[in-house]
Amino acid sequence: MTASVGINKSERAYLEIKSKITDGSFGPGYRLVLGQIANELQVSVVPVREAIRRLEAEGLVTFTANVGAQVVATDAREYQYTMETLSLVEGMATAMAAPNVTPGDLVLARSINVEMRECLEHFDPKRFTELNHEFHAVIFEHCSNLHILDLVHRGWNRLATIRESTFAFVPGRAQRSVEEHDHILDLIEAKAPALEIEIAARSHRLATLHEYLEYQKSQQS
Amino acid sequence: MTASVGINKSERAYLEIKSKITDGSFGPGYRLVLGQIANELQVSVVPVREAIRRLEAEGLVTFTANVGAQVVATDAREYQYTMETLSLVEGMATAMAAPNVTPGDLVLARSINVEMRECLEHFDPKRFTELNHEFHAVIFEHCSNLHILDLVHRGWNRLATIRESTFAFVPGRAQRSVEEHDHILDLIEAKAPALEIEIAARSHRLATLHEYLEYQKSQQS
DNA sequence: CCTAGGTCGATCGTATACTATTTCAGATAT
DNA sequence: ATATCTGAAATAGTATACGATCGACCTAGG
Repeated sequence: MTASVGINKSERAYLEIKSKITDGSFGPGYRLVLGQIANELQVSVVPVREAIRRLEAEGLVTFTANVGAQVVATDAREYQYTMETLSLVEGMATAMAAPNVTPGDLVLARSINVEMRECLEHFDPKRFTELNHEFHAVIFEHCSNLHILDLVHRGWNRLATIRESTFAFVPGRAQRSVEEHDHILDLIEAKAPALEIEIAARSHRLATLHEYLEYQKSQQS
Repeated sequence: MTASVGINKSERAYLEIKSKITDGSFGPGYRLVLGQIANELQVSVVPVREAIRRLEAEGLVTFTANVGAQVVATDAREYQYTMETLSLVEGMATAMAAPNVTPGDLVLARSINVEMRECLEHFDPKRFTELNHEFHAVIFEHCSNLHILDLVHRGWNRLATIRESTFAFVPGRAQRSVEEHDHILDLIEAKAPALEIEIAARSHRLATLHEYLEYQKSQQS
């Protein structure tokens, strides 16, 4: 009853492994061996196994029967799938949330966006990414459909595991991003039609993807 | 190497429990007790536990720490969430699939739709539901984004567990449904813009939901 | 009569031990 | 030289056993 702030060992294992994936300790393709991880975490294999199956369900690792799990390979195609999916669900979540967004939320969102602009000047990409998540969360957390909201969370979750490793910045994208944020807030404030808000939020995310793909292509040639 | 066509016990338990949920043996709210199910399936609790956690990840059961799992309560709200989510992902999947749909697929889809019309005359709702799934699958299976396709499968999956139990037919809906099917096929054949196809497919599903909600309201008063 | 606290049974959570499967190295045959 | 077989090591899969936790009931005190 002292140190064990956590809940149960399965949960702890889950969080532990997940953070090792997101921070890059377990890179793409890394093989997750039950016994090995169990030793590191000082628990038996049973909770570890459960944690890994959970990560599988979330798409962070792939699992093969009688062989084991490995961290999902985050190639460009995976990145594209994830961004497209997130654009879809986040767009809808934003649109569904719009009627429930309070004036206070809008003020908060705008202030976050101001801080993001400051990050651009100081060139603080890590903080920028955090704020970006906060910004969108302020809005989409009001989404009334809990299933869709869950999918949004999973999308961000997955993105966090990918971004750190491979997918860096596209020059100028951040600047345009904050401008699009303001536009989305304007639409919400003006109580624009749901579909218009949805398309705006969707395009906002897809723009990041497309600019990334363009940039990659230009670098290759 | 004889009878055990299945893979491993965990997988068998998963399929077994899932089918019992979908066919109604384990109705909404039914409490899934590890030991009890383990006995029925003649396995130990470990694979059963894993199977249940998997079902939890798919949203078919809810799980509470140290208490256990129970079949998710499929109230009207859940139904609405599921249908809205499916309308979203299926709409996009249909639009993304459209360019990859071959003339042969269109012929097949139209023939399925013809058979659905026949079901209307003979009043064969079970077969109608099957064909409905087939119809949509012929199209959305060509969706190039595997994440979105996976979400579509999960949505249908979930719907299967709900529909059987509570949510019956709305008079006249089936008739309109097959007409909308033809419209969607027309759009695909005419190579309509992706957004147009998406909205059509989305509306098609949402119409089922809205007519259901209307019908419920009218029955109450 | 109502509430606080304690006991007990049911069930979950996890460790340990054993079994099944896969994989790879090395040997043998073609 | 290549292919196939054989066996051992590594690791996943499962069973059993025990400890931990929760919820219901029951008792004591107000």
